[in-house]
Amino acid sequence: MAISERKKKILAAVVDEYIRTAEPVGSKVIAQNAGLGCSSATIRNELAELVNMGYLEQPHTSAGRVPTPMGYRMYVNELMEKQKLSLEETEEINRRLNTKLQQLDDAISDIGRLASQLTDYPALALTAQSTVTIKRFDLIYVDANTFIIVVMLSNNSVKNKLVHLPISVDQSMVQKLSTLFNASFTGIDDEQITPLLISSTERAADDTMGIASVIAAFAIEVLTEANTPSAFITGENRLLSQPEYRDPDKAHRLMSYLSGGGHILPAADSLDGSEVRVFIGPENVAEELKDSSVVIATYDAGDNTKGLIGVVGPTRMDYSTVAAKLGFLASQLSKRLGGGESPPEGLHNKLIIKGDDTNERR
Amino acid sequence: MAISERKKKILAAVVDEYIRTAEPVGSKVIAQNAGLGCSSATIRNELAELVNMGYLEQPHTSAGRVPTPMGYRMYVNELMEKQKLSLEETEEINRRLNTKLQQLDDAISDIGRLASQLTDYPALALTAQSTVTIKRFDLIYVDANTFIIVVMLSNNSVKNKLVHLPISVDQSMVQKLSTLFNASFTGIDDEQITPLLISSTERAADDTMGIASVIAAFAIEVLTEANTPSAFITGENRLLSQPEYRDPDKAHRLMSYLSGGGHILPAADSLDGSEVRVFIGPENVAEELKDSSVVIATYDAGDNTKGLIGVVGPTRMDYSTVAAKLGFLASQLSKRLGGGESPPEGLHNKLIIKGDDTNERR
DNA sequence: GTTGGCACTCTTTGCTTTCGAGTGCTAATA
DNA sequence: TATTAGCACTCGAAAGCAAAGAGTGCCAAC
Repeated sequence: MAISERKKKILAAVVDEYIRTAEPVGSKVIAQNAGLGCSSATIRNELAELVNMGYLEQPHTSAGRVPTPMGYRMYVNELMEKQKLSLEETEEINRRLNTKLQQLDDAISDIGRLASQLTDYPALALTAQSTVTIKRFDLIYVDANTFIIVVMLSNNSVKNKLVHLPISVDQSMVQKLSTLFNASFTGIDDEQITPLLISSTERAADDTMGIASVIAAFAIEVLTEANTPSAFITGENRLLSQPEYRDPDKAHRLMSYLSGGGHILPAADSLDGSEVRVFIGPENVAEELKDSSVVIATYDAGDNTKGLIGVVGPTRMDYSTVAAKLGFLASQLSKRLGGGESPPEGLHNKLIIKGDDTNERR
Repeated sequence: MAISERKKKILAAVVDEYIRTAEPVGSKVIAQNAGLGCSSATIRNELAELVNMGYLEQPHTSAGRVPTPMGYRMYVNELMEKQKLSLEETEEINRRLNTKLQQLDDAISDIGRLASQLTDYPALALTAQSTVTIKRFDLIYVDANTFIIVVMLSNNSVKNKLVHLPISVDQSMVQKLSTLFNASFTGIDDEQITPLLISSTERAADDTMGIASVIAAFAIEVLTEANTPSAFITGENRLLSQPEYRDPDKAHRLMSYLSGGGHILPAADSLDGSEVRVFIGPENVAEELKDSSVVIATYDAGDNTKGLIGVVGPTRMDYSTVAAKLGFLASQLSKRLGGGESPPEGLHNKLIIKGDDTNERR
């Protein structure tokens, strides 16, 4: 059975109203607000059919209607008006992105925080699996017992480590190792760092003290970390302001799940399109999210790396606003991070700095 | 009026029981459990006096007794038996510290996470203001438009930044700047990096393109960040499992306050003694904490840097266990970070690595 | 197809009653 | 003098109940 235009309008009105008030919506308010010239009795007939069709449901026989996940799905796909952000809003986001990105290159946790603040829902930020390689290797000799490893990755982030040795190493050895590593450890991924490669490097450097293996271990660590999806959740506490999580047990369950980290990754395997995606209630694979909704947007962080930002909330989520904000945020991130060569806005009056003094955590 | 031995025992029994059950404690259970051979009527008389003295209170005329903050204070100061951690517990903590510290040098957020997991309360971790200076400066030439700044700090952490220039710089210039900065920007704090110093460095390097000021800006940024107290909160959601935060509004208020970050810093100005400190309910300066308790322990992170770990919970907190765990955790951290030269346990069979590939976030 | 009207349903709210845990007090006891 | 048994009393929590109200479903009329 096809859904008539009027039914669509009514359904949209129900969803809008329910999103606003969190109360089951009665026929009367729709008759008044939706502005289609018919009485509440007519609306009642239509509502009854919408219930039959599975778009709405009643908490109990004599209450207003509440959208089902299927109703929300219809709303998201066809009915909701695509929100346009106001100029102030886009400027606000850009302004805050500037201050963030100026300092941090891959500050995904800060991006999550921003998303959470913008939408007032808990937000998650994660990076997808990617194939980062080492672009450049440097060892800095500090003193006879100390040197610094500096590794520049293909995604232009730089990692370092201070190594303190219980033995003495002279500067020429450090120099030699630096050259050797730069020659044989660049452009490869972590799987290609084999014991064989390490031992041959050791031999080439006359390294009898296992220094090369320490450096190699760091290389593996850095590559593994850069290639491992990492997830952050921020603003879990915002859940508590939503009436559907007034039950502390329910809230606790979901929050524990969220702080657990990357469990949402199952949703991330389909990180392709750049549009905003919505997962409504039971559409989520994770059991804990079956009665919540997730909105995600992906961005291109350059060098084959995809990033994802998303927010979690009740199925009665303000999809329209959230989708608009996340979409804009993601597009801005793509523009700033993805292009690679194009300088981020707001910095062109100064030397361009692509900074990285921070590694994300797990 | 002095408090008799028996009153102390009774008070201790009330607090213990209340901590366990979260229910007002009646005279009967004390008579049975506390094991001092007297009847419930005697207990009742004593309880009435304890109420008069301010150690206990009654939610209503005909309910059991609940400790007042003053009662908890007495309990913490004199009555509670100092918990000794079991061997398994200390080993568990050490084991987890090993895996943390192996990877991260100043991973205060991970330490907070650990504290939260150990105690099952929200935890905060922060570093105090300290005076870190730059120990060493290196510039790595990457290509004509790119170089890396590597800064080693007096606390042995290393920070870096990739700088991408819209203009060409040749290797000798980078080299020259590196030497100059190493000579004049080390051993000073951020206040001493004056425009005068920058411009004189610029002149000395024949730098007409403002590269020196970019480098100096990074130096200031790094020093400022290293010297600024930073705070992390983890495990806020654990609040929700405590009955006193079943009211979502109350929980939300406290959690928002906590996620706000370093507001707890007022408590941190007294970072002196290394013992464990307890702030009970109204003893907290922050309004939002007036009916919660905070237990903190400080550790010495070396190079004049003090760190702090703490947990937040209801006044009905398991002070004994929490204090024991935090105290042990802090002492282990002091041992591992503070000594500076003494190698962390569990690594002595390998080359000693003092790693830092991560900067904490704000 | 639409609408007004009306009986019906089911939750919410407020009130009253009951129940029970725990107290405070008094008088008896060691 | 300190302790104890006993008992009346208090007060909150839980249960039961009635009234109110929102909203529906359906029917007859338009």
